[in-house]
Amino acid sequence: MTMDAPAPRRTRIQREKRDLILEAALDVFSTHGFRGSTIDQIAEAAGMSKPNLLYYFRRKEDIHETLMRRLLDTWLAPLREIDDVGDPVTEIRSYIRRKLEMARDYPRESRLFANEILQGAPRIMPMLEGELKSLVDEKAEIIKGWMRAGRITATDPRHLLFSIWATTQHYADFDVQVRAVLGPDRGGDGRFEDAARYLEQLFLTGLVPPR
Amino acid sequence: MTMDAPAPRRTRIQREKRDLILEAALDVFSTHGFRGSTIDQIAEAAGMSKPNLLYYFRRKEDIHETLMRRLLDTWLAPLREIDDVGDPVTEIRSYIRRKLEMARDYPRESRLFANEILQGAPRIMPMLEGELKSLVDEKAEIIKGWMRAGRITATDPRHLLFSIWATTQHYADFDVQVRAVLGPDRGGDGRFEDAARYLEQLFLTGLVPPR
DNA sequence: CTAACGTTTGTCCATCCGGTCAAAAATTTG
DNA sequence: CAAATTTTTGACCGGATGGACAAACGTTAG
Repeated sequence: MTMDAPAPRRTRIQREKRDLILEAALDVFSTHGFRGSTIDQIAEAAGMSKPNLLYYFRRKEDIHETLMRRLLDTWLAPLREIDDVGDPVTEIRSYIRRKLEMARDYPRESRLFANEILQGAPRIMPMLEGELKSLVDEKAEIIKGWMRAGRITATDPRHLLFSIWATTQHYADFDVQVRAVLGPDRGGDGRFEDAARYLEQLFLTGLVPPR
Repeated sequence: MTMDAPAPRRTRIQREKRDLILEAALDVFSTHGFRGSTIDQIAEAAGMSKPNLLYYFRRKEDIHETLMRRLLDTWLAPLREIDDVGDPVTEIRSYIRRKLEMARDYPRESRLFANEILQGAPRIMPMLEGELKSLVDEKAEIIKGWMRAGRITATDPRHLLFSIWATTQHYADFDVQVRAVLGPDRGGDGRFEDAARYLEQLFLTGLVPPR
């Protein structure tokens, strides 16, 4: 078991400022990518000077790394909740809904993650092959069980998960394209309600009406 | 109607070298994004010096713009082929196939596009709101027709297109994640065959077995 | 109050990067 | 062949960027 670094004791100001910086960095990194973002940009977004920021995080990469570590935890939470006990259809339906809500409520996190993966995941590859893979393996086994029991159609559970990730995160990652295609927003989050309705139909019954 | 610039006449060497540069730039831009890529990197990948490269493209942005313009054409080709005359289910099924083949055969193009959209589409917004939107509007109308005629289940045709884009491009854009989750490749493009089978099932019949 | 510690800032540096330029080398044209 | 034109290169420039540092300023505990 790899040891975590001992939790550093931090002053009140340190906790506050570090959070402030991470919040600002999430904004900047998620829209410009790691290399496209400058420390100055992040510092300005956080309302402080560059040397001041560097007092809290010694290197640009440290900010990114901290952000990534926090991200992966919250990002995988919905998947962790998938459970063997409930009704399979209900479980899948609510997983889709939770993922779609995350795309709606945390689009920056989604884009930050997408940016990292797109560029070959240079900084989080180990987490993908470790944490993510074993979680997926575990949940795929559950889904496989449902399929064997004939409670849902038999297919590849991993590709099923991919398609849920892809369709839901699409609304965060490709937001500008979605907006461009759909045209001016009707108020509220109508876009997301439409998406929720559509995706439920797609995943449950597909496009060919039963005859 | 906006006028296109008159087609510049180019020497043989110019055509060859420009192609060479664009090919190299596709590699570099698609893995590092625009800001993350340097002219030096592209020049080296193209096997020439930086000033030499700048003789063919005066600015870094010119390379990117040329790449983008070419990209969008090939990228939308499968959508253009969707046709009113055939069987709806066949049309949709082969659209998914074609898109998946593009993700397999042109992953760099997919990632280049994804990078651009992720960052807010600063350079191709007009094309999204113009060319893309009107093409989608046109095809959505066709699909809507199929739905009205009861030939496929009634849903939102635009979200249907989104979900096809998302699921297919996922295999190019999130390739490293897909690989990490699926584990070591069994030879050939088994991954893509599995994906094709899965997606066909998803889009046609969904996950709940008819009872 | 004051010493110790934590925070902030201005200044500075080395490197990288997009791009220029003039001159050399290669190629094409007459 | 030689002149004209195109291609290639080395050297250079200015600005941006990641980061170092010491000095100044605040805060807190004894």
